[in-house]
Amino acid sequence: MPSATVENYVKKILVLSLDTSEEQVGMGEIAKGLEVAAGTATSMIKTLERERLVRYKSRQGVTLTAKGLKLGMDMLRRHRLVETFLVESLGLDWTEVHQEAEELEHAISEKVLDRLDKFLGRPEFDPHGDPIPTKEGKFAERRIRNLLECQSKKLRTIKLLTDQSTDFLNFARRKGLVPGTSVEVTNRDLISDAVELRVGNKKPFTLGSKAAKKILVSS
Amino acid sequence: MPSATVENYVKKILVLSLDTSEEQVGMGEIAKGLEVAAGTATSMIKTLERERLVRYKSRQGVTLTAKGLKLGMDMLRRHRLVETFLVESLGLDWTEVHQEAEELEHAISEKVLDRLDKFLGRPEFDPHGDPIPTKEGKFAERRIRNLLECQSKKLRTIKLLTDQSTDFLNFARRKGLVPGTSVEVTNRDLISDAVELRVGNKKPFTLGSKAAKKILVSS
DNA sequence: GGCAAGACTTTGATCAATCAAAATGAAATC
DNA sequence: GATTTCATTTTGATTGATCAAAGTCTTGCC
Ligand SMILES: [Mn+2]
Ligand SMILES: [Mn+2]
Ligand SMILES: [Mn+2]
Ligand SMILES: [Mn+2]
Repeated sequence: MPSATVENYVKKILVLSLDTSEEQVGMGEIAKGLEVAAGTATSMIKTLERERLVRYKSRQGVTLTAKGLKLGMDMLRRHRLVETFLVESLGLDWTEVHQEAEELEHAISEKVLDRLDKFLGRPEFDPHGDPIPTKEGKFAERRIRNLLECQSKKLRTIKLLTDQSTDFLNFARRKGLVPGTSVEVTNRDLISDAVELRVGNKKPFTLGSKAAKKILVSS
Repeated sequence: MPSATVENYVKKILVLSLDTSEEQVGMGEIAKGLEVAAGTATSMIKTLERERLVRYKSRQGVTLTAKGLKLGMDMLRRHRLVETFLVESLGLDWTEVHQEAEELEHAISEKVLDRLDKFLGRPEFDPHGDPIPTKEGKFAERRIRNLLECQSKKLRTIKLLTDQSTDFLNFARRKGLVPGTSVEVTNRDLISDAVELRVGNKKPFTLGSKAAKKILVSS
């Protein structure tokens, strides 16, 4: 029964708090993330508070309640399962499914979602490498680090790209940096602000620290 | 860019005009069909007129323009393809997919719809036996008649149930009267207002004319 | 022809979501 | 401590969709 708008706000608050690993999410981030005017976010947050989905301290920020967290996780599950379906079953490109899922996530019933989950073989990760919460609202946390933090020269598997803009995803694909691929950090030079890495058997290339930080791998 | 509401109105006008085979659709039917107050329908129809989706003669009725017909056919395509997917791929029951499709039809992009169509093997009929319009907005018309009109004692195939309420669909299933099944009219007695029919090899049973009229078969 | 009934339209209001612009508060700078 | 700046909140307005209730046609009936 929450509106699509309410669902979008709660999901955004959840991903912002996961991304920044901070409890409180600022009004500015929310407004920016959802591309609405600042005042719109403030007024909507008050609505969420009335629904007991968030706690709100004026001029400080917003945190999800247990109820809000549950809804947020459910939305993440919807969104990521839908993305997985679009890529795995319908063959859409992983760079373009986000927008589609942004709409479909609100239109899909619990029942259809469960069937879809089963149909897809209960996947644990979406096409971008993000974990898909279970029906109970939990996801298995992984020991994961970004390419800049990798010390030893072992093979690692790309798990997640934190910048999911179409431009970055296309760049990543050109370089072969897609989730599931093995990479090795062949050189790491903090002074030059870059890492050198090899994807598969291809010749190594260098990535700036900004980009390297966006690519998460499992050890 | 039409809102879900606009899409629902246009679709309803189209199915009403197909069902009653009349050009003009009355305001009352629309309001009733969409479960809104009469005044709501009137005001919404004026919006559709402004968008050039319908022609509207006050106190007479509404007809779709070419633009409206195109949108209506597109919605029918969306709705019926989604229903087909839910039954064929996810294994939902054909008695329960209508509500699901009612939401999903508004959330699915042209691109995803095309992929879905391909994925399903370009089906021509939905689980209820209704024809699925092509991308070009046409459907193959069939020579089809209801069970009450059947004269000769030949085998016929059930194509469509015009009453798609859950109750009627459940009744139909109990009797084996599902699209694709063969039936034979074993006796027809207009005075007793009933037809006797046999489904497969089971013992014949009698159906009142009201119910018989709701079951369409191909000759 | 006149009138009652039913269908339809108009009116006035509400609710959710939004914006622009004005007001306010808190933090950082002087 | 006073001031400036920037984030946030408040205010006032708009838009789409809806309802209830009041007003107006049209039609068929006497
Ligand atoms: Mn969304
Ligand atoms: Mn994703
Ligand atoms: Mn619908
Ligand atoms: Mn159907």
